[in-house]
Amino acid sequence: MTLEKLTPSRHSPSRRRYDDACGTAHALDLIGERWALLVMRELMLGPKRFSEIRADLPGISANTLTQRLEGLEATGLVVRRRLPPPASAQVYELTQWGYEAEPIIQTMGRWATRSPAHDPTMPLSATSLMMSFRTMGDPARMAGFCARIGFSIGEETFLVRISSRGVDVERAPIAGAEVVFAGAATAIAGAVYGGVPVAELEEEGALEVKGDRTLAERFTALFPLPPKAGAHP
Amino acid sequence: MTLEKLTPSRHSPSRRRYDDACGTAHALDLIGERWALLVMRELMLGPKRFSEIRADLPGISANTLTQRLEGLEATGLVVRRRLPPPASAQVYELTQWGYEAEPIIQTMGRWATRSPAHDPTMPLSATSLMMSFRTMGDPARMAGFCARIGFSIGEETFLVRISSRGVDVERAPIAGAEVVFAGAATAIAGAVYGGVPVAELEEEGALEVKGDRTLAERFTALFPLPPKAGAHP
DNA sequence: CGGCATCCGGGAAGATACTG
DNA sequence: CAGTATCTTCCCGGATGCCG
Repeated sequence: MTLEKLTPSRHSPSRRRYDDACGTAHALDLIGERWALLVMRELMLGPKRFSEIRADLPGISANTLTQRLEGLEATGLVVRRRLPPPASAQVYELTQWGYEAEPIIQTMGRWATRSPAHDPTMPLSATSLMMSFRTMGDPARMAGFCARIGFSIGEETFLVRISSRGVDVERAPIAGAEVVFAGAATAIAGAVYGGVPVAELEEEGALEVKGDRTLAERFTALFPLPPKAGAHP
Repeated sequence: MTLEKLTPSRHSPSRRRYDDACGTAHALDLIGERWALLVMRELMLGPKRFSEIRADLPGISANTLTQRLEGLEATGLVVRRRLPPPASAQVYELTQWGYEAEPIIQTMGRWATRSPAHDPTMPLSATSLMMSFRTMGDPARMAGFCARIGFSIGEETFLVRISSRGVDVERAPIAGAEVVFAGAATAIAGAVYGGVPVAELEEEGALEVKGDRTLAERFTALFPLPPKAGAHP
């Protein structure tokens, strides 16, 4: 058997690409692999470390995360950076072009909330919750609403500013916020998307609201979910 | 060995889902499998038969296409319909909710054209070319432009109407078009996106333009590609 | 011919354990 | 903490064959 199978070791003549000039197909070549888009989602609010990403992506294996980060770095969507000496840790950060993928994440997220199978009680990362505020805010309900809302989730804090210009979200200290939600992302999602009364969550100890309680109630009503899709041809 | 491996037949305790309440993750559960979104793209301009889809998706296997169509049907994005007796063929059609996925396809397509690796000379289906007109039309350049452009690609014809309300595309007879492009989708893409002069394509026999030639030239200039992304952090 | 069932090979994803 | 090594599972793609 001198004739070994040469083809299999052919290092991927076309590493499973769609050979298609269509932009959508090319996008799938770039970010269509499993987990890729969710890794990018986790970086949308700023750089993160390997283990932070991993912790916020329940179910991804270290192995797969390594591969995705390598791939995204190779295509120019992510850069690996080393923090200055005091905390010389390595972080991953989106490039300019990487950040420009946010509309993809938003469009997909908005569309999927119409799914009858969507279950908003599942685990949720702090980043996805914050991103959802950018995506799901209803302009009509936000008209005339102007507030600074703080969120304290685990070790992180986020500041959400709502104004006539829309929703602005950043990972930042919550100083100056008129009201602060403190608790797990899932609990906050329950109040905003699940229709669970804030008071009830507080009784359960799942959520703590500090500051203007009325403002908190009004905030939770700004993000209506669209009607579920039926099987209409 | 009475102990057979029971786990493999375990009908997917969690058939590789992201257990994540985030809408984006759920969207990936619905349409994140390989080929799924491209199958939907091919149906965006109306119902198609199995073999039409297959022919327009170079590289998909019959097996995989069957699986994707079954999956999309199960989730309520596609319905299978039988045409009335004269041509009693089976076709696949998007549901209302399926059609609502078009912004996802557009957003991804627009984003990916910034990729340095994007190669617009690859094969392209007629549907993706038509969809790209909806996506890539530049409002500034279309201002005051009003025309009906016909396309004859293989067996199919498409009618594109450009007006102050934007770009409208449908699979329809080309009667009433002021100008008609006849040729392969790749050739037309060369004229519109590749900057190849129409006259040159005609000399090669790759394209035929019938009607208002000046209008044809103006049309090809309506769809500018965005600048390529650099690796800017 | 259109669509589906089945088998097979390769490779991606997942789980676990281990190392600098 | 930040990954690597290894093994298993299972998805994808190709080929073939059945059946309407």
